[in-house]
Amino acid sequence: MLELAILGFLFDEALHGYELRNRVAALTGHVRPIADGTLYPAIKRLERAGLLRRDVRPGSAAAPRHVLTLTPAGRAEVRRRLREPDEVFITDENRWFTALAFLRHLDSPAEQAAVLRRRLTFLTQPASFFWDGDRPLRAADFDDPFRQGLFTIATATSRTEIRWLRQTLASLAPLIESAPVAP
Amino acid sequence: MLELAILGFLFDEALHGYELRNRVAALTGHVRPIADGTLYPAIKRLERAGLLRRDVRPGSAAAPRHVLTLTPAGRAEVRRRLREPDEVFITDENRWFTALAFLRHLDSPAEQAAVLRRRLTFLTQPASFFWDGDRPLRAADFDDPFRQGLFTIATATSRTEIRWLRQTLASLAPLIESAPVAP
DNA sequence: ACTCCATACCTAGATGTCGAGGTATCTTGG
DNA sequence: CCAAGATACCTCGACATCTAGGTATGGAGT
Repeated sequence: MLELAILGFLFDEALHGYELRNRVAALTGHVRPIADGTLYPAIKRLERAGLLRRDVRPGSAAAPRHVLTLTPAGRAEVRRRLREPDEVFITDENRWFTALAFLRHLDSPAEQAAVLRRRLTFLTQPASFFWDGDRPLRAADFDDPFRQGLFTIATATSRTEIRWLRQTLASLAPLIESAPVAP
Repeated sequence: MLELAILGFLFDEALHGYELRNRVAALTGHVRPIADGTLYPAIKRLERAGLLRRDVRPGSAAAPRHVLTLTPAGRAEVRRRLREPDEVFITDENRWFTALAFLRHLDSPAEQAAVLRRRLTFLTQPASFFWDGDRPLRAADFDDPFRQGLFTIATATSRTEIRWLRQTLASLAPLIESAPVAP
């Protein structure tokens, strides 16, 4: 998730680590803050993997900055990760949101639509939490008010997102030439 | 998060590991599946910490079952973790949902309300993602449709939850005797 | 000169999780 | 009688993350 955020931000423009740190914090920091000790090793991993290049420049305000630029391999990797996200990026809201934040980096509307459809399929598919066997649950089926809330919130958010996904897929449809990507 | 789920389920009744595995899967499995290699070591950790006791019984269907029972220390620990959740349990939706699923185990409405208030404070406090300095953002402020969606969904879910939190806090209020827990 | 602070990057140890295996028990069907 | 499959628990190595530190630079205030 962090790696995708790093790559996603760098796809737009070269940034130094500290600026990257602030961008990541602005995107997901209020939900789950990222420690320095997580970010900088992640940058090194991506550098070792050849996905980004580092140029040391004198710091404008203080210590020298390491400006990070995506390599061609890095740009390809961003697109690959967005095009074929692991299942947990579809199901886990935190990861899904990160993917969504950078989905515009996929240049084909067909590919973007394919990813949205995966999320839509996941959300519309019966999940154990919302079903008792074949029977759909209702908030009143829970005796405890907190589980009722859990259920109410989860249902409402799910509905909102499904609506948005359907709308967005409809607006993407005319942009897709010829045959769609996947059945 | 996993530990809280384990302790939370065992608070109601003794369960063997395999059944626990299914309960956890039903609660959060569709979002983020838990591997066996994560669950069983977690059980061992909690056992070593003296929070639960293990009784081996002949399996009703197959291999012998290890029935897990919370110790008094374990019951106290559940309440402690629910009463004083780490900040990430308030901010991260996945963790918050697990906390909420077991919040009824706090026996005092005042304590329950205090936790709900922490979540409400977090949700109503200006987060970098929703604000540009002092100015609240709108979906139209984002040029890219996917970020617009991100924003729309996040705003809608946040509003739904805030409404529920306010309602539930109001319904808890008359149950709270004398002075509230914390300022 | 001096200290303080924000900037900017880093390391080391501990820990939780995952993936990919493995083992043992009991039931069911051929 | 034997194989297959579900049940039930486990280990091990790899890896990402967190905590808790550390180091160095430059500017602002005293």
